[in-house]
Amino acid sequence: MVTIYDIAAKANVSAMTVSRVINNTGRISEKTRAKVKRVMEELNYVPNQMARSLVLQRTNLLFLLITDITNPFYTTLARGAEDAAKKHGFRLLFGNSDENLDKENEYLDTILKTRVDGVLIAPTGDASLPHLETLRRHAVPFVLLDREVPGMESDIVLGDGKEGARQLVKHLTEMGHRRIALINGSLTASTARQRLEGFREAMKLNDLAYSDDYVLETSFGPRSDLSEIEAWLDRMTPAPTAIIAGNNVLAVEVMRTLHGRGLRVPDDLSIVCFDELASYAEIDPFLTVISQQAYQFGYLGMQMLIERIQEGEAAGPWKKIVLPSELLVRRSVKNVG
Amino acid sequence: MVTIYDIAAKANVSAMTVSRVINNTGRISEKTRAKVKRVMEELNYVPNQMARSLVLQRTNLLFLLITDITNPFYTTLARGAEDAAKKHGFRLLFGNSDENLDKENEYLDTILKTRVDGVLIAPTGDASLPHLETLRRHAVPFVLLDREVPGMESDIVLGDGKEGARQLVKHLTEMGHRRIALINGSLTASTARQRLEGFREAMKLNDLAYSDDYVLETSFGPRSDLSEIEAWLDRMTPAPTAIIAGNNVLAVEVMRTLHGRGLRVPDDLSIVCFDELASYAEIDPFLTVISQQAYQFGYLGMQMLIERIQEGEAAGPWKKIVLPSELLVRRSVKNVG
DNA sequence: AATGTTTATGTTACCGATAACTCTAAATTA
DNA sequence: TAATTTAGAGTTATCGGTAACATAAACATT
Repeated sequence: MVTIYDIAAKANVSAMTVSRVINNTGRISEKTRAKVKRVMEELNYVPNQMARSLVLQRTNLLFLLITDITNPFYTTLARGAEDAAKKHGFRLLFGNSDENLDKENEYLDTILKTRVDGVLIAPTGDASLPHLETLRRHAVPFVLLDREVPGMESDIVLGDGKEGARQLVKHLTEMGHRRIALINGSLTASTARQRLEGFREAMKLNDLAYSDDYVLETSFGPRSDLSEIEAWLDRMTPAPTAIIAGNNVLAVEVMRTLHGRGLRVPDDLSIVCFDELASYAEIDPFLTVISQQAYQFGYLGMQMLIERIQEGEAAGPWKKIVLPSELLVRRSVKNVG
Repeated sequence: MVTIYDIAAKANVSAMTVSRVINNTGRISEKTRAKVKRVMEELNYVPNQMARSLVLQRTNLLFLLITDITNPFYTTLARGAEDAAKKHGFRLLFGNSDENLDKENEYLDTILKTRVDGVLIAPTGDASLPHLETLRRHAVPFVLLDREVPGMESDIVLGDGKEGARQLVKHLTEMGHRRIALINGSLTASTARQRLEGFREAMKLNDLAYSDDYVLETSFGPRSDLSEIEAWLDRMTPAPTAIIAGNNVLAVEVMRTLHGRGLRVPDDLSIVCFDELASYAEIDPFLTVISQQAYQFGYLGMQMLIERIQEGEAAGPWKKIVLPSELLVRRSVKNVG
C-alpha cells in the first residue's frame, strides 16, 4: 500500500509537505505542489482514512440504525439520511435492528468500537434507554427518529401520531363508521402509545364507544404467524366495520388475514393505516393512509445530527422536530353512512 | 476517551498485558486477567477499532454498493448481505449509486480511503469497468452482483435473464399473445442485454415477429417524466397485447402510464416483469413476474466475498453463481387465446 | 548446584497520518 | 548594512493499538 512516505521519498520532500499538499494547508511553493501531485498520481496514492481518524480523533463516519429495512418508511428515511450525510461529506454506516433489543445492542457495540462521529437511531422502544445512556456516557452525539424514549432528552424527529389518529377516526366517522378497531404496535414504543391515545380521545370526541376488546397490541414488525390477528378478529363481537392499523406492516398483515377468510376490503371491512406502503410499487394506491414525510425524517434528522457534531458544546438546547402528516383518502374505506 | 494505557496504569500492568486480555492471546495469569477486566469495566473501556485497523492492516469493514435503495429487489438483497456480514463478524458500510456513474465514483473514493476489506457491488453498467479496475489495482477484493461487466473477471452472482425472458414469452404465447413488446433498461447493463437476447430468441422460437419498434431501451431506475413511455406506446401499431418489463420499476412505470390513459391491466393490456414488487406491501400479488432470489444474491455474494478475503491468494479461480428464477403466474395476463 | 524450560509480563518499534514546533534562506525594513 | 520578517520547508511527538523480541521468576532436569 502506498503511503505518504513513499510519496515523500519519491518527490524528495518530507512527509509533512505531502500532507500539506493533500490538505491544502500551510504554505507550499507551486513547484513543490506540482511535483508532489505528480508523484501521487504516478503511484495511485489514496490517503488512509484510518490513520487520519486516529490522529484527528474523528472518523467522518455516521451510523444509521433502523428497525426494519424491508419497511419502505425506513428505506425512504434512509435515503434522506444518506443524501444529507453525503452533502456534508460524511460517510454512512448502517444497521437494522429488526425491532430486536439484542440486535440493537450488538450494533451499539459496533458503534462504540468504530468511534463514529454520531448516530441516527430509531430505537426499538422504551427499553432502548440503557443503550442511549451508554451512547451519552461515551459522548457520542445522537438524534432519535420516530420514537421517544422516556428518561432520555435529546434531539429528535417525530411525527404527530395523536393528530394522525384523530384524523383517521374523523374520516371514518364521516364515512359513517361507528365500530372502529385499532391494531397497534407494542406500547413500549412511544408511537404506539401516541396513536392509541389519539384514538381513544377521538373516539370519545365523536361519542363512540371505546372497548379494550377492539384494540390489539402486538409488534410493528412483520410476522410469519397470523393466528394472533385471527383470534383478535374472532374476539370482536359485533365485528368492527373499520380497522385502523398502527403502521403499514400491520395493515398488510390484517389484509392478509382477511384475504384468507375471503373477506374483501373495503366491501366487507374498511381499513386505514399510518405510513405509506412501498414508495413506487403501488401503481394505483388503494389504502387510505396517514402519510408521514419519511424522507424528511431522515434528511432533517441527519442535518440536526451533523449540526450537533459540528457545533459541539455550543449547539444549545435539544431540538425537537415534529413533522406533520397528511391524510390521503383513497379506496379502502366504504361509505356506510 | 479511555485508552488501553489508562487501563494499564490503573491495573498496574503494561499496555501489552491489557491487549492480551482483550484479545485472549498469549499467557495471562487468572489473577491479572481478572484485575484487568475489572478495571476495564470500571472505566467503561471500549477498544478503538481505528487504532487496531491501522496496525492490523484490516478494518473489518465491508461495503455494499447498490443502484437503487428504493427498489425492494435491492433492499432484500441488502438484508441478505447484512445477515451474512454480521454472521462473520464484519461490519457493513453502504451506499446507493442511483444508477449514476458519478455517484458510483464518489463512493469508490470513500471505499478506497476507508480501506474496507472488501466490496459487494452492483455496478451501474459496462461503464463501471474503470471503477472495478481501480479496485483491482488497489487489491480490494470485490464481488459483482446482478450485472456482469465485460473485460472484468471476478466472483459474481447472477440471475439467468435469458431463461427468464424465455419463460415469460412462453407463458404469454400460451395465453394466446402474439404481439409482445419489451421495455428494457439500458443495454450498457448486462442484465438488459441478456433479457433482450432471451426475448429475441424466444420470439423466434415461437414464430413470432420481432420488430425493433416493439422494444424500448430506457433506464432501469424510476423517473419523473413518463413521456418517453407515452411516445413508445403511441409508436407501436398495431398495439401489442402484452408487455414484458425488464424489471419491477419499469413495470410500475408502464402501469402508471396506462392508468393515466384509462387502460386497465390485464383487460386492455397484459403485463409481466422481472423481479417482485415490494416484499410485503402486496397483500394480494397481482403482477405475473419472474421472481429472483434477491436475499440469496446478497447472502451468497457476501459469503463469497468473505471467503475471498479470508483465503487471500489461496482462494482459487473466480466463482460464478447463477441463481435460478421462478415464474410466478398471477393476474396481470389475460387469456386471449 | 548449575543449567534449561516454561510462564507471565514488559519494552520497543511501528501502522500512516497530522499538530506543533523548528529551521533556513530570501525578502523586506529600518 | 544589519535587523527583522516571512515563505517554504523539515523534525519530532503523538493518536491507540499490536507484533516481535526481551526478561525475570518459577519450576524442572541432570
